[in-house]
Amino acid sequence: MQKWRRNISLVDANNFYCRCQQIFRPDLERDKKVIVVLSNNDGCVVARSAEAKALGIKMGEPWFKLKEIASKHGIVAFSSNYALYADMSNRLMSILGTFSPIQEVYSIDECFLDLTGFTDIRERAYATRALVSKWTGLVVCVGVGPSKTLAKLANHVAKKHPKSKGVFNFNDLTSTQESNVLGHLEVGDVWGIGRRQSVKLHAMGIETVLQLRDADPASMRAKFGVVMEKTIRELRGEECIGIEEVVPAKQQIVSSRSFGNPVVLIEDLADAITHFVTNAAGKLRAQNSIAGLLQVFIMTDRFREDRPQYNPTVAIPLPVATADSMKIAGYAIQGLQRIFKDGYQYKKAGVILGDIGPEHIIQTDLFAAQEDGSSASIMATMDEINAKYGRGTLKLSNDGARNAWGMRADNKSPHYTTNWDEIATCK
DNA sequence: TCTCCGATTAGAC
DNA sequence: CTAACGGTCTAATCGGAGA
Repeated sequence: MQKWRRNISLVDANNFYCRCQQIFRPDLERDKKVIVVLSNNDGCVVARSAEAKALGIKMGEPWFKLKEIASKHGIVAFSSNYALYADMSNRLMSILGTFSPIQEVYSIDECFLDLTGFTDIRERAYATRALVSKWTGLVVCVGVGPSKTLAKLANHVAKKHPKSKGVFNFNDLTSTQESNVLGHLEVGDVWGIGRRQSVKLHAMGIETVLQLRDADPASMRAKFGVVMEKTIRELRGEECIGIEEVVPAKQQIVSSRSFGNPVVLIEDLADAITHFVTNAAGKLRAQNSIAGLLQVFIMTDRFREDRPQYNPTVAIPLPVATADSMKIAGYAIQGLQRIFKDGYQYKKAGVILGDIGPEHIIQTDLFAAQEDGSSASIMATMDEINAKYGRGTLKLSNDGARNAWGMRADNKSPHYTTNWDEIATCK
């Protein structure tokens, strides 16, 4: 009897951020311009067009180091425009969701689709590509295999080899063909094998994915931990990592940012911290949770070794778990006052909400006086108004008022798809 | 010695 | 023009403190 093989597919958009920019600037595509998208503060390269990759521009390269090559090759650099990418992502995901009843959105530009039970895998994969391209202009590649790890790897093959025409399926191969393919892939190409593990694996003579697949899971587990064992089993076609259709509630929510310019005043830090709290608590409310722990941190510039460094953190247990921006902001400012020291140039700050649980279980403080000044309804109203009229329409008075710490974004594109006023700028 | 906890590490995008 | 190196998140693991 034939063993039941699952058909897990991983659909991933090519050069997603760059493509989002390119779609609204056909002139750039026509002129074959080299495009890169920069991280917050225009810090480093986080996405590259095919032309940029061909030029040898590396992922994560600091932008200032590329300025010379950039002007030589007429590179077009965009500041990141997350509103645009998130909107394009939503369109992409809803299209992809029509191809399978089981979808896990894994990141902004990729998702797993369980195609087990369908008999026309190839046709579905090509139809997916065609429809996405027609309706959004995005280009996706499809990888299929019996496990998520092999689906990811298949996607890697599909992207790398033009011969595959954007679709690669391990389940279409004989075992000899499969071994042949795996023998030509680097261990570092495997999902879950990063730089460190690659070095360790190479040291023991394991260089190809085939060698890793055929290594002994038990002894590999002893040397590398459980994750490695799962990876090896998945490479053998055993499903160890399940598809997660519902996004689990976050256990920790971080909001932090590097500043466009160094900040020295506590007032400006307080302003930034209030902004971060608003952001983090908003996410907390969006998943119907409350937090019991708040951490506040401020940092100097770690790349400036000539300047004094100071990176304090303070953890503040909240007496009553809450999702109330105003209450949390109050504690956060107290925390800031505790750790702040004059005479440093701060380059980054942030808040972390932890000890997160569902909002209906509220562990109240036995010894605190019963205060009923809950501003929960104010928060709900604020969230509603901000959802309707745009983020930041209503905010806490301190939040962003001084704007001494704002991010640099010199090359931001219009919000083509999310702001009526900016649609006309589409060429 | 065991367990719990926070801190650190490694990986992903 | 200066100067300039991201932000979030999870799971596993480590190491110290207390039971």
